[in-house]
Amino acid sequence: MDENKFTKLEINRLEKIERLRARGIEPYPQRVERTHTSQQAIAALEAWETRSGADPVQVVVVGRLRSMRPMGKVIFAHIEDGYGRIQLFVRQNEVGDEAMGLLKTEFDLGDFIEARGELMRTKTGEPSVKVAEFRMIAKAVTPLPAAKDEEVDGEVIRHAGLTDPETRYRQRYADLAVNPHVRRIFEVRAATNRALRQFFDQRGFIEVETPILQPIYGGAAARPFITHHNQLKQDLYLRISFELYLKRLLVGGYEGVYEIGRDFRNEGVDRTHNPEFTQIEFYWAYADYNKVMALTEEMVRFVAEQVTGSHTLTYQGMQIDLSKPWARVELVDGIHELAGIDLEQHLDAASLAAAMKAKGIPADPHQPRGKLIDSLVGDFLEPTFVQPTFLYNYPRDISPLAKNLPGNPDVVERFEGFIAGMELCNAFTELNDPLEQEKRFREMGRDFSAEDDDDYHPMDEDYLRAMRYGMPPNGGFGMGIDRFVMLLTDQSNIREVILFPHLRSREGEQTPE
RNA sequence: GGCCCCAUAGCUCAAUUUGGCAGAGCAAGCGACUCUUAAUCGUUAGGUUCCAGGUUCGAGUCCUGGUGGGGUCACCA
Repeated sequence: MDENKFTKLEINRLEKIERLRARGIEPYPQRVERTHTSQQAIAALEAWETRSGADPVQVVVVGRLRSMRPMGKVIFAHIEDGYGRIQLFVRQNEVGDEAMGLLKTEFDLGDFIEARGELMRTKTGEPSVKVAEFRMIAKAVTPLPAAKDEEVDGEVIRHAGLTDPETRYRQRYADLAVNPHVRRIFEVRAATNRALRQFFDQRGFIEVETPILQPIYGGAAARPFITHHNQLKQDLYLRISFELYLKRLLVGGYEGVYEIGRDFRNEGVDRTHNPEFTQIEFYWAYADYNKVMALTEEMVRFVAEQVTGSHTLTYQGMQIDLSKPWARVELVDGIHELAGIDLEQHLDAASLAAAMKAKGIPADPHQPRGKLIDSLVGDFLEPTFVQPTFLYNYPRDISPLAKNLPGNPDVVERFEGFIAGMELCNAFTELNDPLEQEKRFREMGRDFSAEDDDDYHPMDEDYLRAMRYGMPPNGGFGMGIDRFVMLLTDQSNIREVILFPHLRSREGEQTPE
């Protein structure tokens, strides 16, 4: 064994493993026989206490050693399992001199242990297992980074735990092992997915799975990751959205489809963007964006109530009320009011850029009008939408998959939902006219002529073919689940809600990504 | 990618105005203690100060480059 890669603390523990084996004790046994979780044991003790005269309850509990307080011939220890923690009360005259010696010399914080004994309360009233027998079930070689725990009013306070963000993300297993609040975030995340599925299943939507490896990517304006299939000798793209595949399914006859899954975008990484992120998209036949808005209000409130038990939440000090109908702001009005620019007076990019510059707002005149409007939304409107708000009726040129507002060729029936100044979702009345769709694609430069361009998007001929078979009118919706979970857990960094966020690889070190 | 900040023991952090013996708490080793709660007490050990150069009699500290992280801007239908 190459001991150079181990720290002195680890070598010390490796020696304990050798000493245990020398005594015929296997520190990594095959099987354990737990009778009670920590939670069940405490419940069993409480039940026993209501029955006078009954024999004490015998239990076998297992878990990770989280604290040890040796007091000579007695040791108090806490073990932690997936359901909580329970105290072990070990007395030398119960377990014997030899076992007591082993516990003191060969067991460390972080080891997994199995303990058999009867349930009791110590003098201070703490539920405990009076240990008759115990054994190592998995030795920890590397010490856990946390120092010590203090329990105050049932809350476990961790002193000087693991806080360095880089180590926490790279070694999430250690982060989870020592930081219960981190475990809690991912429980909330799981509950969010569960609630979303429940919400849509109850309404007759069918959950589907569509390709992640796609020969043609689309449905969003983002740069893709490229990969390659060796045998087919074919480049493939990791999807940037589910949209075009999900809408094909409406052509196939489903009235409501949804997918929860991963999207991949080859773009900048910051506190609200991870290269892979989780989305929910749904498409709803015979609905329009008004119906989607109503369903969104219902959905967000339902999920929040399921997950947090409340229809209000606090995000970075902001009180958010999800119980009322969301504010509705038409984009033109919002820009007029908050940026002081009347979009109807500036129907081309050059005019709008000039108006922005006149107001001292930096504007690149080469950008399309829609992008200029988008930047106005981001700078002037988005931060003000603290309470849930729908911003609706977007410029057509940045929304090639959305249907026009009747009578207005420049505006589409699209909305974005905002909470706490953060964009949460994006939805529209979906364009279902195949000839109009093809025209829009061509307007976006989606043909094979511009392959060198950053904005190059391949034309998806099969999607157009699907639409030509007849696509019912429908409303569609997409929401980043990571950002939604950030809201529900009051986290300001997306990495806090992704178990293994992407980090740059370190020199000479392989990360499991 | 630009700019700003950070990197010291297993963990959390110190180390005086450009510089003068690299320290503490917890964790670890040894010892005491049969109802503890961050148990307590005594004691011992623990360092490539992220990496590579440079300035200086002398660098954790100052300079240059790099690596990684955090923030911010750009990007982001």
